Amino acid sequence: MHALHEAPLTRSVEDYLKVIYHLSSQGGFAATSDIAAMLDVAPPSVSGMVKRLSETGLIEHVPYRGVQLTQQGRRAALRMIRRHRILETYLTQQLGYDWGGVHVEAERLEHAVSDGLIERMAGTLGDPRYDPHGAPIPTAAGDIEETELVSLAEAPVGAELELREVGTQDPARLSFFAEQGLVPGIRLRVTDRQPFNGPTTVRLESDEVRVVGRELAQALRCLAATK
Amino acid sequence: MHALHEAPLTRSVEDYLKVIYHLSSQGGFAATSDIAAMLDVAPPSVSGMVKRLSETGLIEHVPYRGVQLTQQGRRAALRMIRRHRILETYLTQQLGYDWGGVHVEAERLEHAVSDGLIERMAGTLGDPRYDPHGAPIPTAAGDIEETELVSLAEAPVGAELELREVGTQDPARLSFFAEQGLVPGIRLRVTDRQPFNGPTTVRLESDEVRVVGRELAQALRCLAATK
DNA sequence: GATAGTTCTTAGTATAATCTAACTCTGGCA
DNA sequence: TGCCAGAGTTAGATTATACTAAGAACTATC
Repeated sequence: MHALHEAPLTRSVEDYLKVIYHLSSQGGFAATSDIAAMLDVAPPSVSGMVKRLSETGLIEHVPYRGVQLTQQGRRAALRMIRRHRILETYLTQQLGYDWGGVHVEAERLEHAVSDGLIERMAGTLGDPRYDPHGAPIPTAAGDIEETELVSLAEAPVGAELELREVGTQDPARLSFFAEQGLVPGIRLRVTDRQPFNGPTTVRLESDEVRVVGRELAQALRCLAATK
Repeated sequence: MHALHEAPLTRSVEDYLKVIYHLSSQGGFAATSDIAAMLDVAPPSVSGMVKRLSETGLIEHVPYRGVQLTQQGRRAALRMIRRHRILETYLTQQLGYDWGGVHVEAERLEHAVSDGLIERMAGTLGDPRYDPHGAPIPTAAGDIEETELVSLAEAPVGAELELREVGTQDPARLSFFAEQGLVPGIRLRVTDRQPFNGPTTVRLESDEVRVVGRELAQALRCLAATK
């Protein structure tokens, strides 16, 4: 099934696969310009890399349409995402990193650590299933939990929700969420939403009330609360 | 004193500086072919890199003689050595790495970790002064302890010694030393040495006797034992 | 102190990744 | 339904690092 000698991927290739995974995870194609924006490179650099990646069989490229991961590319991308999320969890729990700073450090390390070290870290942590932001950690075998989540910006007024995942990496937003007590695991009820893309109001279990603007509410991904 | 924008060094440059430090630490010049051998690259690659490094002011190059670090190069090299040794210590103490496997992992990580993470690790460990092999860890400020050590192969018969540092990175040798109880900190007495580069015999505090061949004895660096 | 051998350097090539400039699709709108 | 703006691609240059092949400079020996 596996190629006997899977050539080790370069850092750049690993980064491309990761962003292609994120951009195409909702089923579609990842566009050249979106990949370029996410990696902060010029579009022609993406075209060049895309050519090589499709020659190596990691992605499929439909010219002028976009790219998708092959099975092999998806496996490699999920391996990187596992590394990243294990690292974030380890740095947070064992080395006192906060919610905000951890992403950048994990980004630096994810290309360098060995699989062995990742599994040691995972073991130390008791094989965590979610990272500090609530995102699911793929297994070493390459499986990832896929749960249908609703963003707080879309949830109907009256809904009882569990906040599952905070979908941003921006340290400023993250520390704002932390201050507000909006962290994965909490329960909340949508009590109001202003029209015209206005803010959503929620009541926490503690009966505290939070008013969340649309942009931030979109980053808060929730599940219908279990009774 | 410092350049305002010290350009970040590439991985390769960091590796070159590290081996040049090791090769020239006994005061002399590092030879092109020795650098090439340590980095497992061809000699012309070294000549090329040496040219660039001396243009950037990290080393001084005397053609056909060799290279030495400048103050700036030495600072950068010691920073890498600190990272490496902190990583080895952390991986050993916190993640269950053994004496043998730790070097390779530290080598991968030393280029990727941030200074902040290194200092967090150092803090967690209580600012260790020696790595698991007994080598001194440079301070964050760039100072390194320099102790005159004698290799076991040179120590006179009758000497009372403290084993301070095990100077090899080869996992097989390291695990052999570990089996023999020849680890930093132990005391021993040289009881015999065979002529013609023959083995050295030592008696440990436990009264156990070890016979160490010349090659291995050279890697065991000792201090005259304090009473 | 000439020469043989080793060591070092120069020259020229290759690969991965990037860029800018210029050209070519594609799809929406007048 | 044809055109044009924006998105995508190709072309060509640049940088870092490596390689092989070939020439230059020390050094050790006779």
